[in-house]
Amino acid sequence: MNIVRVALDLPLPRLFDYLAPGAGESDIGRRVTVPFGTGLRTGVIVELATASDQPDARLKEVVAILRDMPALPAEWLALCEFCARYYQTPLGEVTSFALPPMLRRGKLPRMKKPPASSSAVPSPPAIELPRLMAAQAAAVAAIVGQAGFQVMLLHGVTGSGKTEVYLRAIDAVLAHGGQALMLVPEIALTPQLEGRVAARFPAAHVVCANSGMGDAARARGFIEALTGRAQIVLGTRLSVFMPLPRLQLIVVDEEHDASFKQQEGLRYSARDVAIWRAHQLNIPVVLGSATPSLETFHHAGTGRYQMLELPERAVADAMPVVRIVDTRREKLQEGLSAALLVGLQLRLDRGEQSLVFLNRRGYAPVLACPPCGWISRCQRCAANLVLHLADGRLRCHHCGFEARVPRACPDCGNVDLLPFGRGTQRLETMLVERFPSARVLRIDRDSANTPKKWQVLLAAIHAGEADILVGTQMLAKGHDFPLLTLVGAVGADAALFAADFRAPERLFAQLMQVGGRSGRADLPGEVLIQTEYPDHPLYRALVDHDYARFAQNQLDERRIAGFPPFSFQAMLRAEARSMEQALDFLAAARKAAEPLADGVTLYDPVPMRLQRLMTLERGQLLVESLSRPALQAFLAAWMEKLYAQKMPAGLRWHLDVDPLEF
DNA sequence: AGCACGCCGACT
DNA sequence: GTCGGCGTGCTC
Repeated sequence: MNIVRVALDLPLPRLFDYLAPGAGESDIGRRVTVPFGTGLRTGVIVELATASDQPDARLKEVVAILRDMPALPAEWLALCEFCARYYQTPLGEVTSFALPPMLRRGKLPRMKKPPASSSAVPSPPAIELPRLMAAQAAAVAAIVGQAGFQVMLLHGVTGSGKTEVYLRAIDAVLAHGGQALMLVPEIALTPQLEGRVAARFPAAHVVCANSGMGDAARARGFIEALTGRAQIVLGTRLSVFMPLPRLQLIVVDEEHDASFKQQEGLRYSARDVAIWRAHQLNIPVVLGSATPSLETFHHAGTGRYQMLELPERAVADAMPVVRIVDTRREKLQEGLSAALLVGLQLRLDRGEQSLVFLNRRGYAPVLACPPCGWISRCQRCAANLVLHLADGRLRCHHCGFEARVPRACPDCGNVDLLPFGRGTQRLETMLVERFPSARVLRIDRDSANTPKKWQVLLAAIHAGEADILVGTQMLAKGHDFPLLTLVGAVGADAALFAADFRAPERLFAQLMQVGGRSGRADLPGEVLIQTEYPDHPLYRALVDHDYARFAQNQLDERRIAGFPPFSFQAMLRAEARSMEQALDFLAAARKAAEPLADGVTLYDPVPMRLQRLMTLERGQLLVESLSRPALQAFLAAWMEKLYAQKMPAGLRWHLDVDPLEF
């Protein structure tokens, strides 16, 4: 009997068998339309079989095997199978996620005619290549000369020329007729890089992949990758699933960036999947960053990863001078120190740009009525409503709830409501009053909420049409601002003692990144960090531009605390109408786990930090092990048990392997 | 996840 | 007397 085993997009951890009289080996990896329940569905054939464990009478026949595009290669299926296993997600959900929506639905995009030149060997670039510094040349040589699997950490500050190293390595891959995959974080920056790659390889076929693209374009890119026509794939995390039959090199730029980890659905880390894929194909993978994740840095330290250092800025720019402003003794003016105000005035006088960095949007984080104690709270979440004075509204930054700013206290009628704390809008207002002649520009998710608005703001900054920028982390990533010579960081301390053990790592990366925006050869940059903890090792390391010292410091702390990378974690989360229900489920799950937990520690179920989101109460249960295989074996057995249980109505749960957020 | 079947309240 | 609420149960 000819039977195909099909992965269908269902939250069920098993395959479905169908009769397929005409099916052969060449149909493994093909999409197939099958009858399911009352309707039809499209899935992927992952195996052939001659017998099923289902009674024959239950087997239905496939409707159609879709042979209109090449079958997905075995490597691609193996990649999906790995993700299904590792992240404890049904295979059908993984294959479905890994396919562009159009192909998932069983359709095909209209393909464009390939340009005549595409089959030609990439011609030598017409543009003159920048000269490499010695360290860059050494890095390129190491990557190009690498035969077989190796993770390489390309460690270099902003401006040290990491991108040029990637491009040279990709060039070598193209010269050998291979394909290269380059992953970049999820930022508005992608088009810029696309431009640079396209300009560098005018004869090469470059395909982009990010979730913002149209259905047809995404499906086309996928097929071009699959057929081998695409030579370079450039995209965000989801492009790690592109089928690439001649893949020879993977680059993960800004590998520390949290956007490589998906926070819903298939909770995968594109960086980790990229490493697995490189191992599978026995090819090198390059992780680039100025502030590598501590996991990566640790492995580079032990020699498991190869460290490639770019110690200097390739362009002749000096590193910005970082200074700590001790605010303990000082009465701040609307949150700004005298030193920062003087610095701003100086840049104004010189016609240079400044940036005040505050990672909190809105006017004030909360509106309060001091006499009666009322504060603006979200009805649906365990969070405050943020005051947005610009449009007179209170907003929940978690669920999007909005309300008008009340004229008086809803509880006691008092009309003197007070905003507490400070956001970018408030800083902007203050700076406009304080520096009436300055052109102040605020850049955050409110002022740059569309790509168009963001482009307009960027253009204004580049044209020198702004003197003082006020912005959140949006401004920290990517772009160079040639006129910028001063960066002031405000309110950074909050992250210093946060509950999340990764908060310092993120803060360091963020401050390093935002500092990197300032300064050029002829206009040296300065970074002022306002803090009440001027002697904190994190800030001292920033002053010395000493990432390695900071990282070592953090790694020592984590080793003592038994945190990653010295342990491996998974988080079971549950949400329900009541916290009791959520915690009860987690407690039951823990009880079910105990007989399976060999070499694994299960902690107590606790409410999540944001306890309630969108009226759902949320709890979590942390699982930890010193051994990844032990954790994996445990999770597999545990999930089998949980999937078999029927859930109380209204309760939803998921597992997050290698969670980034706590 | 869908989508059925299956038993209890307010409407032509 | 019917339309429809969403509770549980299955999908090869």
